[in-house]
Amino acid sequence: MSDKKENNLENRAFTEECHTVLNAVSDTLYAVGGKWKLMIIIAMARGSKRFTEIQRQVSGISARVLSSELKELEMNGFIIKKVENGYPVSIEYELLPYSQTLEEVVNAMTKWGIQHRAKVKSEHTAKKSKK
Amino acid sequence: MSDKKENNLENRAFTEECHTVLNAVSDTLYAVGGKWKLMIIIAMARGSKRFTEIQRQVSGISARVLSSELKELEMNGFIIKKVENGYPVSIEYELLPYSQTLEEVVNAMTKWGIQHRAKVKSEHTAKKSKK
DNA sequence: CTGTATCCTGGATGATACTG
DNA sequence: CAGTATCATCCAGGATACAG
Repeated sequence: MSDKKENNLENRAFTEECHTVLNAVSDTLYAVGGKWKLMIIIAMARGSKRFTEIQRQVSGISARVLSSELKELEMNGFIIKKVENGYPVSIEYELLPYSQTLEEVVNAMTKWGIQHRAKVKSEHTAKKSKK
Repeated sequence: MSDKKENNLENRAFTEECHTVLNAVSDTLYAVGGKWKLMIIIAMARGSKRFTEIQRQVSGISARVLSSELKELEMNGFIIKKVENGYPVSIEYELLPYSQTLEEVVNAMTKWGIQHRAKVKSEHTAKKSKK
């Protein structure tokens, strides 16, 4: 009986912890998931500041999508748009400190992506040599 | 002149490193991005094995989507489907060791998601108290 | 250069019903 | 319980043209 009680408590704690994790990951996916947001931040962390520059780094993104992603990133406090009046007007985007909080996430994903690609490639090679 | 040369070399190295990171993150997003895959893996890591059990943990997922996601996860070597003949037939899904490689990614995302939610909430509160 | 406006399509997802 | 079938819907994102 006390065993059962303990199990219930354990299960409940487990389920709660599970929901915490699930919600947190869900939030992260919502904030920086999708094809582009992280990519843009990475490109900017590497020095890209101008619209066209970012578009060139993040291959495949269209102007329309880049524009709307930049707006969202600005709204969420990741970046800021700076307009310098001059001839011609110069527009630059800059990372705000908050985007640095993503460093761990980006590092983990980079690491995983590299090993995953290696794994897929080795499987592919193994397949070919079997044929 | 040699300054310029060095800069070019540096820039090239920088651009290459940038592409490496971009590609790696892109691969990761492709493999486990999307709304569901990570969530399913998390639920399973917390003990869910049966179809319905997983569906209950991962709130909001439909049977059709869960079914197709499980198939993809199996194809990509994250999980395995085990069928035990009996009365009635029992079907369980199990995580394979490969899904453990995602631990760091999940941890980083969990941590970030939690602090992000806290940040958003505090901003929201600040807004309200200003009104 | 830095975008915006429009139009359009495929694919992802929801709802619901059904099967073994 | 563990899915599949079918239909309807929605929206991210591509293509292209245009604007300040």
